[in-house]
Amino acid sequence: MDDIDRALVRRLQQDAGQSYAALGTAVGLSAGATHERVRKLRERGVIRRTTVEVDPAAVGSGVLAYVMVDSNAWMGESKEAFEAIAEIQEAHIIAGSASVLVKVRTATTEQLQDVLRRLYAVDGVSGTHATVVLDTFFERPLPL
Amino acid sequence: MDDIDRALVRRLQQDAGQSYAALGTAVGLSAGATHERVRKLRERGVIRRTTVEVDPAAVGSGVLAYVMVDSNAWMGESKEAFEAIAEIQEAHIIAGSASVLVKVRTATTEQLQDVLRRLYAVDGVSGTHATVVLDTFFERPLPL
DNA sequence: AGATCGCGTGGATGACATCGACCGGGCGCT
DNA sequence: AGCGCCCGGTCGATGTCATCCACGCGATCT
Repeated sequence: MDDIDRALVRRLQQDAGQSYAALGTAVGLSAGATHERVRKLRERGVIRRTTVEVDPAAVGSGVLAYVMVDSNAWMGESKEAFEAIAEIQEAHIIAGSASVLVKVRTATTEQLQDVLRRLYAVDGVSGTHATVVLDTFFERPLPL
Repeated sequence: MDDIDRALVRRLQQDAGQSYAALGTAVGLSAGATHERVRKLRERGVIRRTTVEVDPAAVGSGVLAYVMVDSNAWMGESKEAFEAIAEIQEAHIIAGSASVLVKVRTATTEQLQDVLRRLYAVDGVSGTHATVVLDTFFERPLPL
């Protein structure tokens, strides 16, 4: 993981569709060597996958909210229960009073309410506190 | 934006590297037609860009925290101030008592503390409340 | 009915990923 | 120090793929 690897990852984050030749020129390597480096980055798990970034509003998920989930039991084994709710984009165990923090995207606030209802139905959940996002300044890739 | 478009986006989210031929076979189209559909999805902004998903821990951002930022002024014009802090991955205006919610990734908790210090230095910021993530259940693409 | 347009197919072509042969410099071993 | 090994690079060949074009079909509007 040297400077060249970091430069490659940074450029791939911006555009994963460019040719290995272009990528190689940018970092001062041949296409073959570039290909080999990127292959190893994938192999090591530094690059998890190549994907497309989608506009949430364009696919019917214009409402974004973060929900603090309070519980009266250990939630460490409840991964599947949260995964089963399709509208949940992220779920994290957190330090502090609530025990789980989830990121939810829905089309409408009515659907958000329905997600909260389903969250209450999860074993051990004793309460929720939803924070609705009014405007997103930015969402950007990891710094390197 | 019909069922085929949704299927294309879903498959591209999982693997943006596959060939248009494979993609086309999966949805029942020729490579040419598939290419044209994806081109239009990009043009319309449904697909914002193609990128790689990176393991945060592998690039020195093993600590994740969400920070509620309280303020005593209107924060709607402070986008640049938050953008200037590289460790901030997302920044949102929120409804509720705090006025901005940011997602922060750092290598260590010391660096997290430094980010909080820099947040205090932003005009109008009157307080912060950081929630440290202990374990991430999952982070996944948008549902379709 | 006829013209038009959006959306598809199939084939040609040039670019690109991918692989293999080869090379050189750093490093440990004797 | 000299030797050999291995990692990581260049270069060139080859098959696959993206990309473009000519054309066909059906729905819509006049």
